[in-house]
Amino acid sequence: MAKKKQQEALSSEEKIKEAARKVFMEKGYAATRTRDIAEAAGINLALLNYYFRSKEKLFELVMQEKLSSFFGLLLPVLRDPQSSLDDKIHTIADRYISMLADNPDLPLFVLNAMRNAPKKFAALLKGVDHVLDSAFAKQLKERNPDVAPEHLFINILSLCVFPFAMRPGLEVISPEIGTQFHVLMEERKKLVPKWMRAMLKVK
Amino acid sequence: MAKKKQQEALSSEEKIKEAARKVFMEKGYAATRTRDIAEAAGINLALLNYYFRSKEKLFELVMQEKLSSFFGLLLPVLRDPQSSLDDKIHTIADRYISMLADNPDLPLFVLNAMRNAPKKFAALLKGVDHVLDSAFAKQLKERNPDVAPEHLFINILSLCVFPFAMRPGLEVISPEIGTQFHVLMEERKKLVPKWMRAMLKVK
DNA sequence: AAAATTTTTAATCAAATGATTAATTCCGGA
DNA sequence: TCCGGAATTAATCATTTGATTAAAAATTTT
Repeated sequence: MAKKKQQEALSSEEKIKEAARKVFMEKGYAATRTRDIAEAAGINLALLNYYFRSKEKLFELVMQEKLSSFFGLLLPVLRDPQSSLDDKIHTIADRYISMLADNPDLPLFVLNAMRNAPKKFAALLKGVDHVLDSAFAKQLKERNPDVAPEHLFINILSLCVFPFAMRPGLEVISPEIGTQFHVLMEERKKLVPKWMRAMLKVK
Repeated sequence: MAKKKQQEALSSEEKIKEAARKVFMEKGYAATRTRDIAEAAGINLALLNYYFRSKEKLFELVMQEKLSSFFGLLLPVLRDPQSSLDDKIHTIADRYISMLADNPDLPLFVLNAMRNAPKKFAALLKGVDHVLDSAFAKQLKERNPDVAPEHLFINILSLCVFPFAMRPGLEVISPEIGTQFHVLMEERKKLVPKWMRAMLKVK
């Protein structure tokens, strides 16, 4: 009962992808050796090239996936003309913080990907209408015409994403933050919307 | 008139360091080849090892420099018991945004360094008293006992630093932000302190 | 100027690494 | 059962890359 192939949990192809996700996310493209991935997947090195042609092709696959989960969460919310501004802010904060709590390496991975391959990144986001034309930007502008909506868009991302990117640094600067990190991030689900509302009042 | 050695601008050792700063900052440790550095410095590859022993040693030198400029700007301000909370916030925002405008690759470099070598990073910051014991933390707590000072410390860094880290992404998501980036960052020198004051009122 | 020391270079090495090849194993359909 | 294609592997290649060596050039010291 199930699929036609009742494999031991995962197909080789999927094991490789899974290992690639893990290793690429942890070490980045350049520091990752294809042998690392093969070992983590428990398969022969040649299989990697058999299924994915090259290290670069495999990386692009992973990158596309990760960029999708990062921006896929954001764009639909920004666009939605139905929901209120406060709803959007709340939704973004809540979902991002949850997602990043489960994927702590995602922010740095995405930031590096965007920096190292802006062309590919741009191609991947082809067809996405500019953020400043979004319902979100319009609602921001309406609520506070004195501050460019760009700023508040940057701010909500900063407040949600950056803490995860700098977590390793925070843990050194303040071990207390390290131990409470998860609790702090949970608190931020409610705090970020409050802070955003407060910032929206600033002229 | 000047030094005893009137070299053609820079000594070989300094040319290598300068090139290493540039290449390491642009591509990161793993993606950088020592030959890239030698070429950028206009010197023979063997000279790099002659002066600095190894790629890793040279990288650590650069990393130390960059971490110092990143945190050297922050820690003294946090500690100062004289200045007011508002002064501290204003100073941090102003200085960070100026510095990062001149060193756009610094944030991602520092974030990666902290993630990839937390031990070395910790060793480098040895002797630095924890942020939560700083005058800054105490003043935050005093001004708003309802929100953990950790949050507001995270927030000011997020609002100042993250925009530079995600600039390449912002430029794709919104070309307008790309063209105005510098102007926007200048505006933030005044906006971040206003936003922080507004956030400090949030219970 | 000669000797000694430091700086610089071309050539080379050994290890690492992405990729390929050719052989072997596995598996479903005739 | 045997065939044929797909999956998997061990062995190998070619290139890249960090590092070293030995010699040459430049500089300093005596």
